[in-house]
Amino acid sequence: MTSAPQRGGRTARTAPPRIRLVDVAREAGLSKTTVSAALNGTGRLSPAVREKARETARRMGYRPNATARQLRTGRARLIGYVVGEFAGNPWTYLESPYFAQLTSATAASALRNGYALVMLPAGSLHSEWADLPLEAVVVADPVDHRVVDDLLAARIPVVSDGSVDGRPGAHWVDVDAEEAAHGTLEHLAAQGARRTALVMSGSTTRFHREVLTAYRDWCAARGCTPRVTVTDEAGNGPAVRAVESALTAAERPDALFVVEEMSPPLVLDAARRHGYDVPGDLLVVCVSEDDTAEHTEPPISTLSLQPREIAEAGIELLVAALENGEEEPSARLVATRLLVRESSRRPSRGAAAASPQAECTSVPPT
Amino acid sequence: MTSAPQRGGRTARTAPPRIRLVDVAREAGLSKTTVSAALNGTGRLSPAVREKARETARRMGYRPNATARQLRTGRARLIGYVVGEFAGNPWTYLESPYFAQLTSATAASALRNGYALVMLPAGSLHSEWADLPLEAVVVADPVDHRVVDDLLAARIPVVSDGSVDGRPGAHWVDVDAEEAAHGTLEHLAAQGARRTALVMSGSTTRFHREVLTAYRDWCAARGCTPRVTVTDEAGNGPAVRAVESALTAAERPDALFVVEEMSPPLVLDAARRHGYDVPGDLLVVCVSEDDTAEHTEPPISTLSLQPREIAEAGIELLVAALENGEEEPSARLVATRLLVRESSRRPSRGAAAASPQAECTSVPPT
DNA sequence: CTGTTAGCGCATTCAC
DNA sequence: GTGAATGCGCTAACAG
Repeated sequence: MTSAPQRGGRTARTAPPRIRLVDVAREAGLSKTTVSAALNGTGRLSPAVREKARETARRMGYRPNATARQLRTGRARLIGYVVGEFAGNPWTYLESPYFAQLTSATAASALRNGYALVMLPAGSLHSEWADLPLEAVVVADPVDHRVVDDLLAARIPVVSDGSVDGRPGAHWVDVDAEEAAHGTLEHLAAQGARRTALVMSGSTTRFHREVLTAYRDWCAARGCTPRVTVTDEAGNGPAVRAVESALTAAERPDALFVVEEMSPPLVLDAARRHGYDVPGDLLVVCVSEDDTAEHTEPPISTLSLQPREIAEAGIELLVAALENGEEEPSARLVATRLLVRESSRRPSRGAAAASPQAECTSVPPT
Repeated sequence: MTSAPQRGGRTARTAPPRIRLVDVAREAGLSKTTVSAALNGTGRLSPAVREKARETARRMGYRPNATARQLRTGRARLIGYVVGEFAGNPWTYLESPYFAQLTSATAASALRNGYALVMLPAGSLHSEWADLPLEAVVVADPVDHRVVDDLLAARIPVVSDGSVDGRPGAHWVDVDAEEAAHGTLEHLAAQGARRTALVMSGSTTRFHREVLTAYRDWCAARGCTPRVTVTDEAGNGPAVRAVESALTAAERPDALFVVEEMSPPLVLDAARRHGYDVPGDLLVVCVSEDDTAEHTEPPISTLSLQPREIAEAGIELLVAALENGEEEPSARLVATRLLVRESSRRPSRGAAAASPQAECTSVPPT
């Protein structure tokens, strides 16, 4: 005999044991097989029988046991989602619009493909949630790669960002950082900027590193001196101070490229406090997904990292790997999108400059 | 014979079949039972045998099958999380700091209790994700209650907000809206406000309704006329317009209580555009979890709805229901927290007014 | 067209 | 101290 966690569950007393397939079958005077086939729409059954089975199941309040079905079919249709933690606080990153959008889009894409997304804490190793039947895992922006390696060792398909390139079994999706930086700097230059300063997060993300390199190269190519301010910490507070520090440099910048998750209105406030007129004597572009940028006065140009595209591509890769048995790691580069608004448009020397509607321009792919 | 989804899964070709318990047992020259006991630390085994089993398992790269374990133990340790959608776009709410914090805190609390959180789309009925072995579901801010009813009909424990009160099996956690409104209005009055205007989301959340009622009552009790502006739509754009509309009323308000998810800096910007000095001739308090409020000039007072506390309480209730077999729905009221900053402090008529550190005051419980 | 049967992989009682 | 047998609930071969 088995100890069978007293059928149906939790409470020993009140809870009526959960209806099983066999109960329905007995009640309907049919066999398990028939009822199963009727409910799943498989097999060739007479309409009458099928209806009888369905009706009985409905009447008895039958709900199939998901776990048993999973065991039988060998598929759990569960995808894990790991997002970095900050200051020991799991999922703090969710509060940034970028990660919020990445997360919701990942969940939505997964669901569209028939998978559910499970939220997992970064920092912990795979072994800590090893009793979840995950078929694959999305690791957003891995700070250290032990999680990824741990997962790969367990032969669980992983999709992450470009930093996992080269690891067998690791798929990745990333944005084209160099193109993004180049496009933005060109845009600012075209609008008359001659002293574009870069305000950067101190984090070691691949994206940030690549933007920094691209900026330096760009400056070198044009023979201008790089002006870089790096924040010492994450958060709006340090970011504001970094912006202020950039704005009070000996040689005042005439454009600001903010590559840091910070609230766009705060950039504008800082500029005002230091006597800048935007876009009169300071052009501004922020890397941000925050829609407040549209509602400031003037509206702020942003460079979108396209989290929704990234999410979608990531899930696509994973699903392909899962369902077509792809073993080869695949990779995808997503183009960023520069949304040009008033903050980075040279004040019109003439009438209303460009088309009044055109508030948005894409960085063309290479 | 059975079709047993060709053991180990995905690829027919390359993928080596996954190692099972029985494989380890055979390899180690032991029985399944012994290996199982060794790995789970149960039973009384000789250290030598235990170590041998463990070593073999490690060497062979054995990973227990989570689904089989779930079926056997009858527990999946999975909690669903449903968050409202906006404009047909699932999880858009995640972008608000309130929901971002609620979500991350829910996931964290669940994990701390040994459960993983599964992201579910609102709008869809339970039947659409019925193949997930969910033990319970958190329904954040349900717009329509069909999801909740559907879940309850399936006898799945649910925790939600106060609007589900009275439904058998539905637990709830909510914030004390009336106390919050009262406390804030009193605070503003104490700082000299005589014409406090309310800017409100048009959504039909219980919280919003209750704040509105409390505001009206408060006005009635003090014999002043209510000034309410309701936004027609969600989002920062409509919210800014609502604030502007409140600010340009015939009789200009001397305080603003913004009960709407909007970016605090935008409120300040709007006030400035309309010639207000904050806090000189306009005191401002926003209901918000957004930390940008601390970094404006002046910093903005906020009323926090304490999403982290709410999340924690919700998971606690669910876990209690799951593990102690609680059938009776439980409920919990969480106190809000008023963080008083410069935007709602009457400019000091004397030296630096209160203690310079005291930027935060709690609304005392009733 | 329907019912009988055999596992999916694991944990667990019960004899040895 | 160890191993053989049993069943969690379901699906899919197979035989009737």
